[in-house]
Amino acid sequence: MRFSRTLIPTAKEAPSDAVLPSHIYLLRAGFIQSVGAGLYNFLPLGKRSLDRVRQVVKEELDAAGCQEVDLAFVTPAELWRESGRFEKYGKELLRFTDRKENEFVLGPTHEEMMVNLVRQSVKSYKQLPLHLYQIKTKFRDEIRPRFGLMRGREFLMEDGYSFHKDEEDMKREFEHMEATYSRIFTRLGLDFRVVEADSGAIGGSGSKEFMVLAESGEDEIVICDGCDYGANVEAAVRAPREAPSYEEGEEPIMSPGDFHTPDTKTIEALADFFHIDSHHLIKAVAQKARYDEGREEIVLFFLRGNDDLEETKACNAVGANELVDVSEEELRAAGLTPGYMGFIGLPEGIEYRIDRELKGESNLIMGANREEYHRVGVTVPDFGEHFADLVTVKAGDRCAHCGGRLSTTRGIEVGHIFQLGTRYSEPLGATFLDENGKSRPFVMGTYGIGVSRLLAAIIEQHHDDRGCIWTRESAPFDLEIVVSNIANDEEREAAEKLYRTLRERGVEVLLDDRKERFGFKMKDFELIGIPLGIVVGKKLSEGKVELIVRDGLERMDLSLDEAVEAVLERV
RNA sequence: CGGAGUGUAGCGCAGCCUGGUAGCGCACCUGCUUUGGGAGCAGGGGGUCGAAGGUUCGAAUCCUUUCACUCCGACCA
Repeated sequence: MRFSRTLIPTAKEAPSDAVLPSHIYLLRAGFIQSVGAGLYNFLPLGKRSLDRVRQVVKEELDAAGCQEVDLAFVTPAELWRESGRFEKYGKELLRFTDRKENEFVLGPTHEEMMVNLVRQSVKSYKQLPLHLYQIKTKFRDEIRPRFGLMRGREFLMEDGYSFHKDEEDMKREFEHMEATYSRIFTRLGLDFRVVEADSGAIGGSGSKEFMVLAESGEDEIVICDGCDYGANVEAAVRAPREAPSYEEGEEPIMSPGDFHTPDTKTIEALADFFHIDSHHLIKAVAQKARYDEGREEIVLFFLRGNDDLEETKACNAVGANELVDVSEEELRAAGLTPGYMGFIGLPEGIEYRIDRELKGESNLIMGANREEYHRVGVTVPDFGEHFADLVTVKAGDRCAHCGGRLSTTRGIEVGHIFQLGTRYSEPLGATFLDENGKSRPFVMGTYGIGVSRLLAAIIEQHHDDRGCIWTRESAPFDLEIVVSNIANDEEREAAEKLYRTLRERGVEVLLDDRKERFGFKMKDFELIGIPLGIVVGKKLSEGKVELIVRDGLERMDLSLDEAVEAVLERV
C-alpha cells in the first residue's frame, strides 16, 4: 500500500488523558481513534493488525478442531432470564427495547446463545464432543473504561464453548485449550504466564488465566520461584504461615481471660499494648455483603493481624455478589462493638467467616465484643463451615506446592479458560441422550481471548521511547520502504521496483511515497513500528539501500538484491 | 457508587481571578526555497468558548442547573 493514499493520521502529541504506552502510541501512530468512553474506531493500520491477530487465533483454533460460527450480537432478554443472568449480571449488561417493547441485550458473552444453539441441534452423545467459537464484538457497560484498548466497553473477543458427555472429556479439552492458547500467544511474540484463577461464584472445578507480564497490568499475580505455580492474587494459595521465631523462654504465654484495653481499636495499637507480634492477634474486617434482589447483610471476616483480607475470596466465602464498606453506625446498630469484635460471643444472627489458617491455633488475642476489652489466650475451636480461605497472599510467603518463595508481579489478562460443568446446560435444559438412552445435561467448558486487548498487550510489552515495535504476526505490514527524497527520480524508481518485487513475493509492504523530508518519515516509521524498514536514499549512488530492524534499530547496507533476500528471510 | 478535576480550532494549551472585538504551538491549505532525522519564509482557512438558564449596556470570564470526559478510591474496625 502507498502511504500517500492511506489514512494514517500520525500525531506528535497524544491526548493528555492517555497514560499507557499502548494507548499513547496506538493513538499517535493512527491505529485507533477515540469516539467516547471506552469506544474506539479502528483506522486502516489498526484494522490490519487486528485482522492479523484474529487470523492467528483462527488458524490455531481451527487446527485444534474448533469450528467458527457467528451468533447474533443482539440477543433476546428471554434467554438471559432463563439462565438467571438477566438480573444477576448487573449494570454491565446493556439492555434495551425495540419498537414493539420487546427486551434485548447486547451480548457481553454468549453462553446463553451458544447453549440455545446447541440444545436445538445436538441430541446424541454421538455428536460430542463439540467446540464452537466466534470472534466477535462484545459490549460490556464497564463502570470505568480506561487505558485505551485495554479496558473498553466495546471490544473484540474470541469466545469458545465446548460440549461434552462427561467431566473427563471436558477436562481433556480444557488441557487441549491450555496448549492451544499457549501456542497462540507464543506465535504473537508475547511473554506470558498461565495462572490459576478465581472460579468465582459460578463454581466449576477450575479456571486458568493467561497473563501477559507487564507493569501496567490490572491484575496482580503470584508466582513461585521454585516450581511453575502461578495464580491470580484472587485465587492464590500459600503454605500456612509460621509463627515468628522466639528466643528460648521468650514465647508469649497467655493466661485466658478478658483484658481491659482502652484505645486499642487498631491492630497496631493492640500489638503495642501487649508488646506482641501481630501474628498472634485476630483482626475483624467488617463488610456489607450484597446479594440478589438488593438483600444486604453485615458479615465479619476474622484473620491474623498480619494478614490482609482478599476481597474476591471473601466474597466467594459468603456467596455474595459484592462486598461494600460498612459504617461504624451500622455496626453499632447491629449490636456490634467496632474495634473490639471477636467471633466468640457475637450477637445472634451475625454472619462471619474465619480464615482457615487459624483453625486449631491457640494463644491468640481478639476482641471480646465488649467496649474496651480484648480476650486473651484464645484457642480457635472447630467452627466447621465458618472456615474459609480469606487471606491475600503476599511476596515472601511460601509456596503450598514446593515450599519455594512466592513473589508478585502484574499481568494483563488476555485469555481465560474455564471448566464450566452444567452451570448453563442444566437451567437452560440443554440435554443429550447418552449410550443408555438416558437424558443428561451437557458438560461444558468455556474459553475466551481478548483479541483487541491483545493489541494493547503486545505494545505494552513491545515498545521503546520512539513508538510501537510490532511482533512479526501482529504487524500491520511486514515492511515499510522509505523513499528519502521523493523528488529524486532514481530513488523513487528504485523504491517502486523493490515495492513491486517484494509484493510479488507475498510480502505486505507499505511504501512511504509522501512528499515529506527524510526525518519526518523516519519518525513515522519508528512510531508506527513496522518490524522491517528499507531506506532508499543517498547510498543508492553506490547501489546500496539500508535495511533497518525496528526492534533495536539495527541498520545494514545492502545491495537491492541482497535487501530483497534479507527481507524474505525475515518475514 | 464516593471524592477530586477538566471542558476554549483536529491535537496540546493560554485567556477566566479583576466582564469590554477569542489567542498561541502543532496539524491543515497556497506559493517559493529546502530534501539523511519531525525544515524556512510569506500568505490563508477553521470556533454557536460542552449545553441550558440567569445577572449585566455588555459574559469564554460572574451565578444556577445540566451533560460529557478524566483521575483517585472502593479494603485491615
